[in-house]
Amino acid sequence: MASSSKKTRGKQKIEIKKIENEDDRLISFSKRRFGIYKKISELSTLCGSVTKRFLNPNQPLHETTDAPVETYRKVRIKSLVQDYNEVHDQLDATKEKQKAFSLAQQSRGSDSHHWWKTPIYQLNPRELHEREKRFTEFINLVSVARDKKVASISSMNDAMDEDVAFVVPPRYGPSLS
Amino acid sequence: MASSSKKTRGKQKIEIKKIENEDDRLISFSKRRFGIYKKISELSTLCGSVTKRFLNPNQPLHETTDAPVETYRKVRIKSLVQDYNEVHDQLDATKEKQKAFSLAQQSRGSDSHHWWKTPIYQLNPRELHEREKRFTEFINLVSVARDKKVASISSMNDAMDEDVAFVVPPRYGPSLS
DNA sequence: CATCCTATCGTTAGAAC
DNA sequence: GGTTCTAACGATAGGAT
Repeated sequence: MASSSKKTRGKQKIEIKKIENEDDRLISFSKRRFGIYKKISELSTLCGSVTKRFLNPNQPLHETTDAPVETYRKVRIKSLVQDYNEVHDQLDATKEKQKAFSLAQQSRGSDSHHWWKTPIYQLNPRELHEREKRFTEFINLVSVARDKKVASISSMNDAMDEDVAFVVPPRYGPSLS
Repeated sequence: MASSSKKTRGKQKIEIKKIENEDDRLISFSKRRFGIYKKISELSTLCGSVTKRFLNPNQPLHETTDAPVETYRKVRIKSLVQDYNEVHDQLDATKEKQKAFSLAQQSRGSDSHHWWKTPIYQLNPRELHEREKRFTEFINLVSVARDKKVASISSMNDAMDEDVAFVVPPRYGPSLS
C-alpha cells in the first residue's frame, strides 16, 4: 500500500502547450477529439431546440416570446462581427479553411486546386452554378454533431486530418443502446 | 457526518436527453458550451500543427513524409463525402446553417433575407463579387478556436444562439496568464 | 442573474496487454 | 497498432450567495 502498490499513476496533470512527441500528440489528439465529439453530441441532445423556428422562416415571430430573443441575438451578432474584424489578423485560421475547402474540391474532380478562388466574373453561368453548389455542399458539411445515422463515420480514428475531422464529427450516440 | 452534513450533492448523474426545464437547459447549455470551447482550445494548443504545410500550398510535398499522409487523407475525404451523401436526410442540420448564414447577412444590410439563395445568374458582376466576399467572411467565421486576441469574445455568455456561438467560439486561453 | 462552491461524475494520461 | 485498465484530473449539477 506504499508508493508502488498502485497499478498506474492515473491521469497526470499536463501543461497546455504543444505536445512535442508525435506519438503522444497523436494519441492525445484522438482521445480528446472523441471527447469533444461526445460533448458536442451531448449538448446537442440536451439543449438542441432553439433552431425550431428556422423550420419555417416565413412564419412571423411570436412577438412576446421570440422578439426579445431575436433582438438580443442581433446585438450579439453585431458585436460578434466587430470582434471578428478585430481579430482579422488570425490568418492561420484561414489556412484551415482552405484545407476544408479542398474537401469539396477533391470530392469532385481535380480541375483547379483552388477553384473557389477563381474570380467569379470569369465564370460562365453554368460554372457559377457549379460553384454555388460546391459552396452549399461545404456548408452542409460544416455541421455540429447531429443525432442521425452517421454512425458509420465514427469508425474513423486516424489522426492526420484534424480540420477535416472537425467538419463532420463522427457520430457519438449516448442512447444508441 | 451523516447524510445531511454535506454541503451539496455534488454533480449528479443525468440522462442524456433533452432538458425540459428551460432554466436548467439554459444553465446547462452555458456551462457545457464553455467546457467545449475550452476543450477545443486546448486541443488546438496541444495538437494544432498539421496545417503547417498549408501555409505554402504551392510547395511540393516532402515525398517520404507527407505523401502517405496525403494519400490516406484523400481516401478519408472520399469516404467522408460518401457518408455525407448517405446522411443527406439530416435536413435539420441545414437549418442551422441558414441561421449561421443570416449572420453574414445581418452584418451588412437587410436587403434580402436569404441573399445567398438568389440565383447567381441574376446577379451582376458587382453583386457577385459582393456575394463572394460574404461567403469568404462566413468561411472565415467558421473556425475552430485559435489562440489569438479573441479574448473579447469570451464575454459573450448568452444562451440563445447555439449555432452562431459555434461559429466563433469565445476565446479561452490556457496560457493567458 | 452572474459567480462561487463542492461533491460527484466523466475524461484522460500513462501504462499494460 | 489498437484495446483495456487505473487513478488522478477536470468538468459540472445542484445549490448557495
